[in-house]
Amino acid sequence: MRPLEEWTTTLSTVELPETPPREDIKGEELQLGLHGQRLGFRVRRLHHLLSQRVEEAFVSYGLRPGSLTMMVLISANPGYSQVELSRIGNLDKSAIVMIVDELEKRGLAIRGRSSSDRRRNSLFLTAQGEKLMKEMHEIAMATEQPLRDGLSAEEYDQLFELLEKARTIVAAST
Amino acid sequence: MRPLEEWTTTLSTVELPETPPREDIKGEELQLGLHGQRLGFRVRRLHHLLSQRVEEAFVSYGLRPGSLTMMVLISANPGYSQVELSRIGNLDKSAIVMIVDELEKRGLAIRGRSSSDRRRNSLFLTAQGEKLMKEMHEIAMATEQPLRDGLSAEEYDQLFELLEKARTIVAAST
DNA sequence: TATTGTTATACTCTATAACTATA
DNA sequence: TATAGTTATAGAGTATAACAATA
Repeated sequence: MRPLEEWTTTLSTVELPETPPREDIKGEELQLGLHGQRLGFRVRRLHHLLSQRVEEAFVSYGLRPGSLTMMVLISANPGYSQVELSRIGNLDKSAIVMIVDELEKRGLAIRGRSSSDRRRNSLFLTAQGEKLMKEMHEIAMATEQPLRDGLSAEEYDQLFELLEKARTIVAAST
Repeated sequence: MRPLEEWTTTLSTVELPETPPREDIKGEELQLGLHGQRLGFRVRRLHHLLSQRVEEAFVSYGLRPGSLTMMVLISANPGYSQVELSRIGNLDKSAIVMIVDELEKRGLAIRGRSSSDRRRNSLFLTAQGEKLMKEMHEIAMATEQPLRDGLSAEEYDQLFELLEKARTIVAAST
């Protein structure tokens, strides 16, 4: 409802672009402009929304966001070292230290020291860790349920595969 | 090449899961485990990769990551207030202050004060801002070129539309 | 000399609350 | 009383470098 009006600025004279009356803008109300061409912008918005939902769902567990990520990777790759797991998880090896500290303190994971290479830790989940991982994974999957309901099975599978294909392509480009 | 071996832990006895020899694991080498079911995980990985590429491409400009985002939004919605623009940009109104400070300091944007409601700023890009925005947008688009080359036109359009559809669905779900 | 894990540091991003000036 | 912008602050996430133990 804001009418076209005058603006004062720090500069003495300014050319004032036309500002469309707010009621003319439908849908998203505000325009995306050049962002409309950016695939990365759309990925970013979806990621922001999804990670927000998961974070909310996990708040009662008091675990950092990366904790489930690490538990899943440890469970799927038992005995691997922290450095090896850091490669796949988009995480730095120093970040993993804190996460594993936390998991170990809660009895969810175990740091084993290799007898043949005593620099290396090797990570395992405890039975309790496996249980909590499955529980939190179900909760995370539940936050994605609207997508499985709202997209057709074909669309869902397509999105799933295209995301992976896109990642592979970008990763392969220098 | 790491053989199966013994581990010492802080616990006296530990059941040691089977660790597959490393050469048995192809492709990504490490297993995703339950993450393989998570659409959110794939979105996260793609987002991480793409934002990394854009950040690298922008490093010489010395502008924060949100600066191009704000310039595009200001350009597409001239005269709108900071609060209004914050709604669409996944940004807090306090975060916008710093970004606009920076843009104004560089002569890229102008804060106009509304004469009818003197609480409100209204934002415009300068000619220089418009020029830099277009330049940086081209660079950002160039980081996505591998996707336009590697995916078919159909796949690219599908991914584009499915990302938006997915966001709408998640946003609509409470 | 290189690697694993650790610690410390710093820098960004984000979220929050409090404050001001205006309405 | 509510809103727009600002400021300050604290928290999480990330990146870096340095270090000790080990290879």
